Parts: sequence; structure tokens; C-alpha cells
Amino acid sequence: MIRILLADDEHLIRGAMAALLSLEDDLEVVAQAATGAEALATARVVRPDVAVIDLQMPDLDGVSVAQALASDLPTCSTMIVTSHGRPGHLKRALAAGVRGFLPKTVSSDVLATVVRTVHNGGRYVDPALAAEAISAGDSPLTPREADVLELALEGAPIDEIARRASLSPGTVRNYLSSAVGKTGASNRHEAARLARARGWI
Amino acid sequence: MIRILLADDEHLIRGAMAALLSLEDDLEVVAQAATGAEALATARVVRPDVAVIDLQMPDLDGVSVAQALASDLPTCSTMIVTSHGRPGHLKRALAAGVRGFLPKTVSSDVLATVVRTVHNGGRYVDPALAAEAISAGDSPLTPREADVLELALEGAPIDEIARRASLSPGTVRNYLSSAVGKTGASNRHEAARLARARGWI
DNA sequence: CGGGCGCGATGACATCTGTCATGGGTTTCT
DNA sequence: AGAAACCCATGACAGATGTCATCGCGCCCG
Repeated sequence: MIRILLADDEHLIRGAMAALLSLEDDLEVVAQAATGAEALATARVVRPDVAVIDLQMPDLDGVSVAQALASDLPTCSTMIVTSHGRPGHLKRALAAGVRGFLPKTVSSDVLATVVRTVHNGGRYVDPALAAEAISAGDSPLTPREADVLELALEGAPIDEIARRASLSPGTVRNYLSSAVGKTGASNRHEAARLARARGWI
Repeated sequence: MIRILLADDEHLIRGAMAALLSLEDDLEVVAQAATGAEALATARVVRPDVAVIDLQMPDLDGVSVAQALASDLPTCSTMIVTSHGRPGHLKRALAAGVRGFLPKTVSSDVLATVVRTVHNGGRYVDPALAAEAISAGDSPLTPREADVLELALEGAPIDEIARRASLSPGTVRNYLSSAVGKTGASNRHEAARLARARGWI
């Protein structure tokens, strides 16, 4: 019997997924959580075999949870399900030791199959997402450029970005200018949008 | 027996919701759809009592489906479930004749209860969403301002917005300036973000 | 060791944006 | 009829932004 921890902030979906997984004879949902922190705390107590975690949750990112889980419970395999599959998320997730990565558009039997796969030490990444991630390519942005661009996401003026990044406004403009060039955008706002769409930030 | 049509692009969730609803003795999921168009076509054939529709789907907006359904099948009550509840969506949905509006964070028994409620001619809106919608207030933007601001969402430069809106660049700047003032933002990009967050566009 | 790269900064310049005043046209309400 | 709101446009001005050249510093790699 594979013991599963389920984490998703949407009760409806979590409950529904639990119901579906419980239909399988060899699967058992032993715990559920609605937030990342809750998932982490619960996992430490129940020590599940597999953790099925939603990517976007109110507090902790699914990837962060996976990372913590990987060091805390090495015997527990983590897989991520998500509604909006961005290439960058996939890359980060894989780096965090995630064994499975699925969009929520998959059918329930695929989900069950993948649970078994990762429990057996295998890996599984949705083919469509994998293709997207490959085609998106590596980020050409330097770490600092990515930082600054991320701060630009909300549309703040340069002076505020500079304050938040503890940089001179001129430096911020240089980084942004470089990022605009690399993304092919016509201004930093579009650049920030594109970079996020490509999973670079 | 209440006959239900279920529309959601995420197979996993749709299947799971179907499983949950079928657990209820008086509810029966008679059809499922993965897109808005599919939902509409299916509904015309099976004529369900209640349509449970996801707000965001690949092709047709959930609200558009609801609107079409309201005129096509007056006997069918429509309710919307959504992951991201923006106040503006609620308002539009209500205007389209939607009888129930729920976030996906609700529990399954609430979902079943609401299905029965709307089938009996009642209405139900999630209290948290309702409160949010009320506090967000009416949009202070004029229709044209909203148009232009929407085109600004993607970060395009003013000249492109002007072309896409068939306006003079100067006029675009005037509208945007007005919108920036009304939203309390410091530039059009932030204004666009805020307006979307408040459901004004 | 030298070169390449990233980090942080400055200054100069052209352009883009935001703001304001102004005007004329339409529709709607009083 | 008059006021008020919206639509569309123009012109002017200041400040924000994008771009480029240039500098010094530290790091790593061949």
C-alpha cells in the first residue's frame, strides 16, 4: 500500500483527488494539507511514501515544499501537479528533486500510474510540458538581471526598484536595458511579462 | 434526480468533481466537457438541469457560456466555479444570469448543496467573494479608458496601443493618464495591473 | 598571467511617458 | 436650453526611461 500526502489549497480539488486516488486498491491518502507549511508539518509526522503537491499555494511554493521534503524525508518521493505549467517551474522543480511533474489536465489513471512510478524510484514529466521547457531554452539572464526584472513585474517605477534592490537607479536601468535586449521586448514591463512566461523569473 | 453538466478543462479536476457529485443520491453527472464550445454543444443535446462551469477555459469564457446557456436553455441553471475569484468576474457572471458562484476552495458538500439550491431557483454566491466584490466597488473607469488600459496590459508602447485602438497617441496618453489617476498607480503598467486585480478590466 | 564575465556605478543623450490646458463634437439628464 | 459626462484630438513641458560609452572591482578559467 502506497501512503500518500495530498497538498492543494483548493478543498474541492483536493477532496476530489483524494476520492479518485482512494479508488485504487494499492493507494491510500493518509494526509491532506491546504498550505505549504501545513504540508511540511504533516509530512514530518505521517511520513508518507509519496507527496502530491500543488505548485501554487497561499504561503509556500510547491517547489520550496519539495526542496524541504527532499532533505527532511529522503524516503518520500515528491510529485507536483499544477494548473499553469510554466517551463521555468519545471526546471526549478526538477532541481529541487521532484520526481513527477504533471498538469492538472491529465486523467486520473495517469495520476495513479505516475504515483506508482515515482514510488518505484522512477521519474515522470508530462511530455507536453517537457517539450515546452526544452523549446523555451535556458535563461540568458544573469542572476542579477533576473532579480531586477522580477521587481519590475508589478510595474513599479525605477526608483522604487532601485531602493528595493539596494542599487543605484542607473544600475537598475542598465540591467533592465540588457534584459529588454535579451527578451526582445520594447520596454521593461513587456520584458518582465515575457521572462515570466518563459519561466526565466 | 438532478441532471448535471460539468465543464472544466482540467481532466483531473473534472473527473474528480464528477466522482464527488455522483456520490450524492439525488445528483447525476450526465455530461462532461473540456472547452466552452463543447459545453455549449453538449448542453443543447442533453439539456441538463444544472450546468457547473469553470470560469477559465481554453476557448470560451465561462461567463460567455453562461450567457449563451441562459438564452438557449432557460430551464437550465448555471453555476460557476473558479480558482481565481476576481470581483469583476462575479459581477459579469451575475449579469449573465449565473445562479451560483463558487471558488474551488469550497468543500464538496457545499458544492452539492449549492447545486440543489440553484436547481430550486435559489442563488448562492460565496460570502468571501461577495465581500470582496462589494469592497472593490464599481469601476470608476469610462468604457474607453477600460479598453485602452486593457491594451496596455501586455506592456505595449503607447504607439502600438494607439494603433490597436485606432486612436491618436495623444488621446491614448490622456486616457491612460486619467486611468492612472483613478487607480492611484504611478504609471500605466501598474494601473493596468491594479485594474485587473480589482476586476475593472 | 591575461581575458572574459558578471557586478555596480556614472554621465550624456534621445526618446517615451505622464500631466495639464484647451477645444470641439456627441449624448444624456434635468 | 443648459449642464454634465464622455469621446477624440492637439500642443507644450517636465520628468522618467532606454541606450550607449566608460570606468573600477572581483572572480574564474585557460
